[in-house]
Order: sequence, then structure tokens, then C-alpha cells
Amino acid sequence: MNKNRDGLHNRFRSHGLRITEPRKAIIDLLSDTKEHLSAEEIYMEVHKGYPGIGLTTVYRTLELLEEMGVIYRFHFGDGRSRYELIQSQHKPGHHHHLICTNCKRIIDYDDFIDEEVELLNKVEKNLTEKHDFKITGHVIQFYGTCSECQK
Amino acid sequence: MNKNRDGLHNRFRSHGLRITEPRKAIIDLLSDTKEHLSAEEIYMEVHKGYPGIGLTTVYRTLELLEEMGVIYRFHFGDGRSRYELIQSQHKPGHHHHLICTNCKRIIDYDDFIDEEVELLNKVEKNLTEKHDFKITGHVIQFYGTCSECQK
DNA sequence: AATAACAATGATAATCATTATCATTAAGGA
DNA sequence: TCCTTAATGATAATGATTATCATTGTTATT
Repeated sequence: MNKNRDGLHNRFRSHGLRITEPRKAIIDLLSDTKEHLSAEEIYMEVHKGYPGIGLTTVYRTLELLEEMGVIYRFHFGDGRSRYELIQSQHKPGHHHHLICTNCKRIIDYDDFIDEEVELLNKVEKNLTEKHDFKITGHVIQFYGTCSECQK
Repeated sequence: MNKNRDGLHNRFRSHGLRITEPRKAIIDLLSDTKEHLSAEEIYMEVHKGYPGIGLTTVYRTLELLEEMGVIYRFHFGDGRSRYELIQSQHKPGHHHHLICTNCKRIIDYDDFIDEEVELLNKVEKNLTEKHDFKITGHVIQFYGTCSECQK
């Protein structure tokens, strides 16, 4: 029924991990949203369908999924972590955001991706050599004021 | 004696703000370090010279300096805010970091800055038009493993 | 120099997100 | 179905940051 969820069954099983209702619910939710939800927001949303799921479990599941490399955890500066499912069709490790410093809205953008990727690869290669630093991912964030908040 | 501090006198005075020992100490410390210190670390360090300065004042001063645009506040994912004085000789709003996901070490890099700046200007212009988003700054962070942690 | 007006401070308590604890529950293979 | 053990949820604990408030220190004015 759900691609993201189904594809994880094997990875869970091979590590002795179990597929449970809370985990399914959280993966499905992250799979269906384009937003960068916080733990609290995920809890609230998941709670609608499964009132039994506690906040602790949400945190634990998110920690697990992050360790497994299934989701990314971001820090945008609003004091809470925010999460995003890594969609296989997207370039993993590439995260480009516009962040409104006023209303905290976060916009994903795909403009100039090609050129950016090209330059970034170059930079990555250079940094790897110069600093002996093994790069696994990057984040580019533009801060400013969104159209709404400019009024 | 200290360029960064002296240049701020006017900005303080023009807003009815006072230059006090704690503020001088904090600005001087940030001015002398290349690291991205946390509030706690700043407190500990400043405390050596001025044992009377409290943690609350450190937080308050950092908040003030951030609002004045004197320092930047970063969130690297280690659960605490980290601060950096905006050096006038550097391009303000440009922050390029290598972050070791293992030991949390943060390395500033200057490689490929020119090319990056060029592309970023292009991207910024494009994003401003497409999303009607007024960009004031950006952060580029590469995540990975530093040379020490690769062993 | 004295004083009024108020910015700044520091100790403390409060808040908010996240993590640890622990007894109970429930996956999933035998 | 039963058994082993991973997973859960309620609760308390933690750690960073912020709010409160009485006190202190500066500055402008007299």
C-alpha cells in the first residue's frame, strides 16, 4: 500500500527490529507530508488515528529512523528538531531551504539544482582533499523574508 | 585597543544602550576566538576574568548582540546555540562550515569561496524573483567525518 | 555633588524540548 | 499457542534557554 513503508520491512527485519503500529503510522505520515514536521507535530497528527501512541515513542522512533538513515533531522533555529523522510527519487544528502526568519515558514526549492550540484561536487572534492574530511551530505539554507511577511 | 569593540560604541550609544564590563568582556572574547562558542562556554571563559558575571547576563548580551546584527547565532545540531562575531572584513551573511557528525568539530572553510559566491548570487536572484523571497543571508554546511574520526 | 530616571545585573524560578527509567505489553518465530 | 525479547507508554529527570524581580550602576539634570 505504501512504498516507503514496504521497502523498509527488510531493513527492519534484518536488524531484529519489529514493524509496529506506531512505526508504521509515523513512516506513513512522513511519507505523505511535504512539510518538515517536529516531534510534537508528528505526535499530534499520529495521535488522531492512534490515540494510544505516546510522545516518547515518537521521539524513539524518530531517533531510530535517523540512525537507520531513513529520515533527516534538521535544525532551523526555532528550538526544535524537524524531520524529513528521505525520498529515494531525490538526491539523498541534498537539502535546499528558504527559511523565513519572521514566520519560520520553510520552503524547499529546486531552482538551479543542476548548477549547484555541479559546483557542490567540485567543492566537496576539494574539501575532501584539503581537509581530509569525508563528506556525507550538505545543507544550504537561505534566510530572509517570505512574500507574506514582506507586507 | 580592540577594533570590534570600539566600533560598537556609537551603535550602543545611539540606541540608549550602555557599554558595560560584561558586554565588553563578551565582545572581546568573541573577537579573539575563531571557534563557535556556546553560551555556556562563553560564560565559563568570561567568568575567569570577571567572576561576577552571571550566565543570565551572558544569554541576555548574546540576544542583544544578535538583534543588533553584531553576531550570528548558529544551530549545528548539538543542542545548543553557538555564536560568531561578524567580522567586518568578511562578507557578512556568508557562512561555510564543515561539521563532523562524530566529534561535532566545526571547521570554517574558505575554499572555492569566489565561485560559490558567484553561484549563490545567481541563485539568490533567481529565488528572489520566483518565490518573492527577500534573502538576507545563507548558511552552507557540509556534514561528514573529520580526519581524526576517520581513524 | 546630589538626585531622579532607568538600563543592566544576578539569583532564582519557570519553561520547553528531549532523554532516561522501568514496569507492562505485544511482535513474530518456534 | 507459547516464549523470548523488542517495543511501548507513563513518569520523572535533564539540559538549555527564558522570565521574574529586587538590587545595583550609569547617565543626564539640577
